[in-house]
Amino acid sequence: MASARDAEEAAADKPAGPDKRRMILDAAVVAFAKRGFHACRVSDIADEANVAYGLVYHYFRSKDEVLDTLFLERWNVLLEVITEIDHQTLPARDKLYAIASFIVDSYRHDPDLMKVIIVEVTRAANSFGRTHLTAIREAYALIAGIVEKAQADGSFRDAVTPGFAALAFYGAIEQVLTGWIFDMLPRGDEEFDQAKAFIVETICGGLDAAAIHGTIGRPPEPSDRMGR
Amino acid sequence: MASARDAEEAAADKPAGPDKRRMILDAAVVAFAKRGFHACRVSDIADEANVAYGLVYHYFRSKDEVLDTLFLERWNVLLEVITEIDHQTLPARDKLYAIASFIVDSYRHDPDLMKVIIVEVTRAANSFGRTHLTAIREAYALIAGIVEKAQADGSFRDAVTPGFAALAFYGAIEQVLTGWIFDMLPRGDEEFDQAKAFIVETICGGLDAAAIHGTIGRPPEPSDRMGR
Amino acid sequence: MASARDAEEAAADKPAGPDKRRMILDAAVVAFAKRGFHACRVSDIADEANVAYGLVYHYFRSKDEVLDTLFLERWNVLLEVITEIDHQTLPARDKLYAIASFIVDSYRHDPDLMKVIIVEVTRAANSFGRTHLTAIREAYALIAGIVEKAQADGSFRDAVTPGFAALAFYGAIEQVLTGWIFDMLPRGDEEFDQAKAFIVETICGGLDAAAIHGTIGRPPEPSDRMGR
Amino acid sequence: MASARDAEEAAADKPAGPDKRRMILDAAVVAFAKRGFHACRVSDIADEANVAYGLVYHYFRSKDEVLDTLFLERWNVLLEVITEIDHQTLPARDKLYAIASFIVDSYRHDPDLMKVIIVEVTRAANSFGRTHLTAIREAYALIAGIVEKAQADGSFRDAVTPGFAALAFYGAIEQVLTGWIFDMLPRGDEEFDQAKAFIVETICGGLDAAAIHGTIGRPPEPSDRMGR
DNA sequence: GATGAATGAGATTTCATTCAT
DNA sequence: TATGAATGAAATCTCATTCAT
Repeated sequence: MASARDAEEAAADKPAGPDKRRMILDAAVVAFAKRGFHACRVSDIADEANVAYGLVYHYFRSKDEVLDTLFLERWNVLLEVITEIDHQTLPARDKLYAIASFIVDSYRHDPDLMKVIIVEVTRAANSFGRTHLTAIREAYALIAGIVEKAQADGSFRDAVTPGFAALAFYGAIEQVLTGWIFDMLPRGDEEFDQAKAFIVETICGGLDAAAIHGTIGRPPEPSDRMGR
Repeated sequence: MASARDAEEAAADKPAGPDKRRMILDAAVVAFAKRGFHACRVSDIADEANVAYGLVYHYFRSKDEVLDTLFLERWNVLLEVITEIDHQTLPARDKLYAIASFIVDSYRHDPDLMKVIIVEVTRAANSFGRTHLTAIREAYALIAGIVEKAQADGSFRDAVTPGFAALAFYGAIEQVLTGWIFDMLPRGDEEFDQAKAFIVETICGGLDAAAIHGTIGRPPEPSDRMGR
Repeated sequence: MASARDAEEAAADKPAGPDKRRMILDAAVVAFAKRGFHACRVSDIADEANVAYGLVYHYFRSKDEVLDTLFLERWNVLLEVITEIDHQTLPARDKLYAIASFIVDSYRHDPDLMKVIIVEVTRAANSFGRTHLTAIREAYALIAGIVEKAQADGSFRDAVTPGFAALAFYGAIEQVLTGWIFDMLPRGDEEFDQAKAFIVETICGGLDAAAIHGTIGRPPEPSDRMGR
Repeated sequence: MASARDAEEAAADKPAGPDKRRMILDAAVVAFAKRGFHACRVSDIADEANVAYGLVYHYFRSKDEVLDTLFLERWNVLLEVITEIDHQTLPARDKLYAIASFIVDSYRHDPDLMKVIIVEVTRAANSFGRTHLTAIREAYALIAGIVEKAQADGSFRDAVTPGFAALAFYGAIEQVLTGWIFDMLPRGDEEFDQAKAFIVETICGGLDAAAIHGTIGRPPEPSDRMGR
């Protein structure tokens, strides 16, 4: 959140002088976003931050730790926000909207940061995400909780399990962000707001025009599968 | 598809002896799935294939080309299948089901292959995916086409654009596969079939219990966003 | 031993072409002797061997392994020789002489190699020697065995334990080699042969002129000790 | 020596407050003994001394200088002690005993300090010892002087040169200390005292049981040498 | 004196790729 | 086609030393 830093500084009673650690972290966002975590050398971070090479290692044990720090710092904010949203008395749909809105606005506010989080951690479960699978799962669980309660109070159908609903919801958001990140989708204030609405509309409203939700049809097996 | 290989061989009029190129490709799937593309050395592929180090470079220009080949080979099958499905006369919902089914079954049939395609290419848009963005986009476009026609004939509501619908649909599938790949979701024949149904149900049926689809509510802005 | 390599090659039935592994090993001796193990970069070895940087790592897992290999290769020869000597029917004194002679001649034959073994391993028990303490101890044990048998048959006095005798004997040899290595002692064929004799004479004959070995006198405690 | 410090302080007319320089020096002994000079970072010294990082550089020009200071401080004590011992009217054998005793007791009193001196300087002639070769040689020379005079007055045989005798004597001591330092020899008051006696007994008494010291026999050349 | 953040040169190691056979 | 030795560029991380306060 925007005030996290001020709080830290107030607590430490430090003057608002240049916080090199912060500078490195911020520079890392830019550097990682520009070249990708793997292709980004530690010297790129240092250059971007205008500090000496070694200072990165003064504050962080490794290049990995920089990304770890970056990710956790922000992901925890997300978890807190989702929790907060969940605690409000709102229709489940509005809660989901609020979450989508928060994430989309986060991207609008700092695309580089979100790019790094999504591309280098969340979607890179094989390398980095693995370390943070627990943290990522927590987000799913919180969303699933919202769905579950909505199903319990009857405002959501229980055609799918809460876990699946959460997966689908988060998957849609991530896909949309990915679309922006890689220039597959047009960006802009209008697009951002529309996206929030569309995501929720798709997941909650469904695509079907039929007002009455029928049972799940099972069409004939299609031709084979991808594997050899 | 299962017959792809036979076709190839017939075309080349080769005896069914050990096709080293094929062995390398298959070994690469295993090796990439096991260690991830980056951590996987060319020697790992050669070892897994039981061929000499240098032979990999006889058949492929680079390590990248191995993955490229692997991906395109299979992704094209997907594109063909989606096209085929689209050409059938089926309700849009059934078409989506068929697509989800095909992808899920592909995972069931060869989890390593799908892991590599999803984790190392599709979700790694920053490194590898970039090269294949066009191919990936094609799949979206095909799905969007299905939605578009359904909206035109009135079977799908037009609350969201076809592009968004496609993104959400594919995002849900990918997220579910990711769940299996990283042991966040239980696997099994039952789970696979349930997943197909749930994905379609979520995207088409929507979560809302309300039969009449209302307008999109816009809840009060939530607290800030993730960025600093 | 001189014929070790020929044997290897004969066994492998290889032509006497340039054995790069061997070249690296030999170059390492020169490089380590010149700059010391720590100050010597892997590139120094490669340069000295006239091979590419990476080839060192093709044959050895690490710079350490190069020294390990070097040391063990030769130390095992020493152990074998001591064993052989011990098996001969010779007076103990002659056995010790043979050992001293072997070591001194080894230095005469390849001063660089012995410098590396002594300076970088044997006398560097804190870093490298630690790994090879067992091997080093084996040499002590063999020497102690010679002394022990001599004490048993009455040819050696048992004023000191065999272990101590071995330590003193080996310590004297090492010190002499160190003297040559660091230019504290004149080198030359005469000096080498004299050294062999002196070492044995000192350890076996003792410095005392008194023919009758008395008991150990205990003089008054001297002033304190070095520590603070 | 124990009184060295008091003398220093008296000279500087300082209060007995915590002498940071001294603390650093003492901490360095512990740190060097624990990790070895090379592996020991300057920060390890500072941590051990509970002083700030930079203070080490306030008192010493470099990490090397810390070890230099440490070594010279103590080695000079040794040289003085040997000189003192030499000036006493004692049989040469007793003088050697006194020297061995002093060194062994120094180890008993402060094993860490002696470990550093022996392992990091005296036995590390390639790196550190080189700087202190002169100082080390001085000790040899003093011992050699004792032997020489003993040979002149007839109490020592002149079968070996005084230089050699000194080398053998010091080599034996160093080897024994090394044995203790690396747990190859049992430690304990009894062992320490026995060691003193044994060292002198070996070097002065010799191992041979034969009372009459014969000429140096020259056994047949043993098999080759270690080098390739 | 005292502090510890800041600097940056340097070394090991990895591994994709090439090439001679 | 097949082999695997040979090449060398690159990147991380360490840590002695400096310096501003």
